[in-house]
Amino acid sequence: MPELPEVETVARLIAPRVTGRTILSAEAGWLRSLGGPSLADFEESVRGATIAHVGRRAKYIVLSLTRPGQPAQPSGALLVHLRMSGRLHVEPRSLPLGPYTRVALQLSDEHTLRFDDVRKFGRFTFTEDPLATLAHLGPEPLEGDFTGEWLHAALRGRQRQLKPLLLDQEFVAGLGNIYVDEALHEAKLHPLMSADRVTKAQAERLVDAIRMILSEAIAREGSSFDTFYRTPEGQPGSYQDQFRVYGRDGRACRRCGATVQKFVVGQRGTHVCPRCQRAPRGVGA
DNA sequence: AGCTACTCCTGGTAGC
DNA sequence: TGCTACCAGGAGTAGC
Repeated sequence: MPELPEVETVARLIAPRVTGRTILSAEAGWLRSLGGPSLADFEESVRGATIAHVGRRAKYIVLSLTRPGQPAQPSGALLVHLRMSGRLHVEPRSLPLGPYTRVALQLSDEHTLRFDDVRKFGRFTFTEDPLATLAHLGPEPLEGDFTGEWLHAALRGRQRQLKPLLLDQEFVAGLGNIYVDEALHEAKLHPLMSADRVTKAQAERLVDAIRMILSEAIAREGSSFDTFYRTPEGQPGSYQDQFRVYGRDGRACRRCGATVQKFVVGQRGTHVCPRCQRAPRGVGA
């Protein structure tokens, strides 16, 4: 599913098509996608609101709402999390909803903002206070405060394995299974190494790798390798062509030629070049 | 604190 | 061909 680059792509492409539109009504094909409230309560929260801005925080697409007549006054936000298989897109109202459309908002310009989600893990929720709802999230890896110095300090004293820590959205926001594997390979760090054994130089390398990989992936509109992730225009991203290790187990490392290996870390498939990424002591593979 | 297992869901595909 | 088992980009919860 979508990680930061994919979510960023969706937010950017959706923005010009929904900003300034007013929400006329809401429908839900799967109530749980709304994250708790009834459809009636959800609709009451959003009906008549105008989508003032579309942004991204971590893997959430944030649609900030205002009320007509008080454009300077925030009126809550829609938080869309695509999880594994969610798609957010805008279609003409005349186009029938699909079998996987979980939430649909009728907009004031004859279009419908649709949330489709095969696996139903995604969420399309309303919050009165987006800052509070998103307050638990860690720093944005593409912002200026995500530095090698910060990372080194944040890792100090933590006994966790590096990969699960990087996947923890409260530690750093936006990374998922693909880009963590890619960044660890680029920085030549093993996913199982203990966080507090990362040196300052390694932390700087890792920050550089994360920022570079995420930026390149955004430039290529994310990664698509099955029918799930598509941009709101229906196009696949192209960053999958650049994968260093993800999904390349059994093939040659692009940097050194050794065979990429796959194993499981924290129930997630994990890809590593055994030559570029030296295993910590006591780890066989 | 940090690890593992389990859960939410469906569809594609590898393997037999 | 057809069936089954397993796998998937996420993340919350519970138990040890």
